[in-house]
Order: sequence, then structure tokens, then C-alpha cells
Amino acid sequence: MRRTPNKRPVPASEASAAFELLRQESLNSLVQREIERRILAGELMPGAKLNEALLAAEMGISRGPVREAFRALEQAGLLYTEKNRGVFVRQVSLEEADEIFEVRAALEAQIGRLAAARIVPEQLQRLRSVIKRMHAASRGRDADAYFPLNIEFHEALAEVAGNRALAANYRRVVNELNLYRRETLARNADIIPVSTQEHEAIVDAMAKGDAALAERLLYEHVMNSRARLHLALESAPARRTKAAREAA
Amino acid sequence: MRRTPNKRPVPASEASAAFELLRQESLNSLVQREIERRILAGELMPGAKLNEALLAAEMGISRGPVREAFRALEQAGLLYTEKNRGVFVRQVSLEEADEIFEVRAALEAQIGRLAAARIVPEQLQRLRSVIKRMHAASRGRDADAYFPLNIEFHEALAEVAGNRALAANYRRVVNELNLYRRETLARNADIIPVSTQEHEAIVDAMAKGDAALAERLLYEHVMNSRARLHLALESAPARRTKAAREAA
DNA sequence: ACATCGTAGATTGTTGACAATCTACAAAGA
DNA sequence: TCTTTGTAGATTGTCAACAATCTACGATGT
Repeated sequence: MRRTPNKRPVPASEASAAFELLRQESLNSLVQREIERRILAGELMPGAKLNEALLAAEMGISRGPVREAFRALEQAGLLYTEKNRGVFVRQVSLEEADEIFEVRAALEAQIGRLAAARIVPEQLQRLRSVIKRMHAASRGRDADAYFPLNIEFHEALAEVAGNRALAANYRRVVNELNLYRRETLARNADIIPVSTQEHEAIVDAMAKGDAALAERLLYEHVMNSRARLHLALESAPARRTKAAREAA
Repeated sequence: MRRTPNKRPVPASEASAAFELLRQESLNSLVQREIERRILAGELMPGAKLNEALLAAEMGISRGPVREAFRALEQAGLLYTEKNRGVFVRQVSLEEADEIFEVRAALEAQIGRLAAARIVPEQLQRLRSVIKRMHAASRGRDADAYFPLNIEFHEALAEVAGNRALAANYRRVVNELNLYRRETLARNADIIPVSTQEHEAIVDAMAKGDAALAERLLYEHVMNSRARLHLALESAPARRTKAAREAA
């Protein structure tokens, strides 16, 4: 590191690690990951404003790298910029979410098709273990436990498909979907048993090596998720969120 | 504009236009579009290095906005950065291109499904007009005329599908595919008649409102394009490009 | 009381300068 | 001749300062 008036010396044990880190990562990529983490963790809600100077000060750096990270995250669809007014966490409307679900369905269908053709017993076993834990969460009606399992399941599928470009596109789309009202999305315990059942059918199709079936089941699974979201919105109406109020 | 020591006064007629432009667009977005244009126009070949200071000087601005544009284009998949060495136009290998074709196939299939359900006579007429011009290019074996028609056709389909998120994803993926050896891709006159025929079948399916057929035909059309690329590579082997040499 | 105007403070957009790293090339040694 | 070392120039990474714009709020006039 060079010219670091605000950083005290670091113990040698950390020093080499920090050295290696800074050797290949520049500040803007660190900032980018940190902001992304805060958004996905829910610390930054959709519609929230990000202050350049404040963020830079928090991280002990200047505004340049922060601005670069902003541009990358804007392109990734997580932020949007209003000139001379600032950058904000993107808000995804229900209409946009509906559209993104259709993109996700297409990508997941392709993931299913490829994964069914390439899956090996070891990977199949891992998927079944996830489903086993899903059943447990389902019996306990434990939505907080189910949510990460759902992510793990689809993430594992994306890996099995063995197509890095496809997996990267899938991840970006899912990230965008998470910008739709984080707090109400898929936190409904009622849908867990149905969703688990669909997951199980998908794995069964893959065990049989039935690519066409896996493709169709995954497509329908995504579109069913969308339908379940709409259903949940109708039954639990108009609990307006902070982000939604700020938008209005 | 403020503090412009290197820009002479502008005639009043232009002034208001420039004023309105700068009112909503910041420099980094202008730089971003300019670089994107140069890449898509082939002025910047895959593997080429972009010099921050040089680009900034060419456009009469400082390096800050240029760096911001770099980060956005990096996220968009058009550039990649090697720390302390610079940014380069991304090179897409044949293996990557194969993967991206599978992503494109999934997206186009979805476009086909949706477009078949939503297309109106006016849009159908426009597609048929494109195909008519394709036949003309096919008879004349005019690859230079066919290439933009192909883009226009698929672009029109993406519009008909009526899903902005899907169209945006489609465009990014196609842009990435164009980074695979621009000079050899799809410039082969032999494939024009076959490709035109496939396009025609797709439009026919949409005219019938057969979503499932349109979906399948578009999927196969993309995968056939991939196969035709491989075929062309085998028959016209190892004409190594400047970009490929630099990569080695 | 209400609307309009104007000013002060805060925030973003852009710049130029400095530090760190890389690259090319020449000098020194085997 | 070949390899290694070292140095100068070029290029990237980061920073701090300045300019332009926006926002909030009070003064002014009706």
C-alpha cells in the first residue's frame, strides 16, 4: 500500500494476507462487493439513497473508487442514478418482477435441460440432501430455514448444468428479483410444502436423465412461484413498506 | 458546461442541444456509448488495449469519467481489467461462445413463445418484409446485406415479445457473442439460404399463433447457428486473426 | 396566511496531481 | 552470447480540491 495516512501499521500475519488481497483487487471491486452484500443482506432497502462521501468515509477511502463501484452496480441492475441527485438502490415494480420471472424461467429451463444430461451420482446425492432439509423445514413451517435452502438448491443446479455463462446470467437475474420488496417475497410458510414437492419432482426427473421433463418442470416451477407471489399479494394486501412509501 | 478551458464557444443553435444533452447525461455515459460503438463497429478488436489517458485526451475530458465507463463496460462483459496493467476488449473463446449460444437459445425460445402469443398483424407484416429482403440477399449471395437484416429480424422479435427485461438480456448476450472473432462469424454466404428458411418457418409459426412451435424453432435456429459456426471453422481452418495472435 | 424569490449548505460531477506498479531497455556479470 | 539487474519512462490507482447543481429554509411581498 502507498500513502496511507489513515491506516495504522498492520501485524505481519495480516500484512501478507492484505498484501495478496490488494495485489489483485482494487478498491472499487471491494466497494462493489460490500455494497452488493449490504443490498442482498437487506441493510440497504430498495429506494434507499447512497451517499458517495459518506460511504467513502466509512471505508476510509476517497470518492473515486466508490463512484466506479456505483457504475458497475448500476450496469448490474442493482442501482440507478439520477444525474446531480445521486444513486439509489433499484426498485423493482411488480410489473418488472413479472417480466424478470419470465427471463428466469427461460434460464432455469435451460439449466434443467443441461443439468439432467450431465448430472453425476454425487451431485444427485447433494440435491437430495438439500431436499431432505427442505422437508424438515416444511414440517416445522420454518420459512427462515427454507429460504437459504431454496437458494442453495437452485445454485447447485446452476453448477450442475456446467455452463458458466448460463450460471452468471441466472445469478444476475435472481439478484434483480430480490430487489422486489424483499420483506414479503417468498417468506410465506404456506407455500413451502408445495415448493418442496416441485423441487423433488425436478430431482426425480434428473435422476431419470429426462432432460425434457426437467426442463418443463423447472419452467413451471418458476412460473408457479410467480403465481404464488401474486396470490400472496392478494391475500395479504397493501402492507406498505418503507421503501414503497418513499417511492410515492 | 463549467470550466471548459479547452472548448471554444459554441454557436447558439448547437448550444441549446448540447445543454439539453449534458443536462441529463453525464460524461461517463457518453464515453460508455462511444466505446461500445467502437467495439461493435469493429474499430476496437477483441484483445485490444484501451489507454485511459489517450481516450480522455481524445474526448477532451479527464480520466475520471473514462474509468467510470470502463467499470460499467466491464460489468456488461465487453471489457476486462488486469490490475495495474489496463483494460482490454474482452476476447470470447470458442468454448465461451458455445456456452453463450446456449444462453441465447434459452432467451430466444422464450422470446418466440411470448411473441407468438402477442404478435399483431402489423408486426407480422414487418417481419415478412424483413424476410423478403433476406430472400433478395440470399439470391444475390450478399452476406454484407444479410448480416444487418438478421440483426433486424431478431431485434424485431425481441420487441414483439413485449418483455423489456427479456429484450435487455437478449441484447447483452448477443453483444457478447459478437466478441467472438467478429470477422469470421456468420459472414459465410453459404449459410444464408438455410438461415432464411428457418426465419420464415418461425414467422409462419407465429402467424398460426403456435407458441410451442415458435419456441422450439427459435431454440433450434440458435443451436443450428452454433453448429454452422463450427462447420465453417472446420472447412476454413486456422486463418488466425490479429486478435488471436496477440492473445497467444 | 400564502406564494415567490433568493441565499446557504450539502451533494454530485469533474479535474489535475501524486503514488504505485509495470514495461522496455540498457548495463553488468557469468 | 545469455542471463540478470537496475533504472527511466509510461500507465494505472488513488486522492483532494474545485465547480455545478440541487435542496432546504427563511425573507419578502401580496
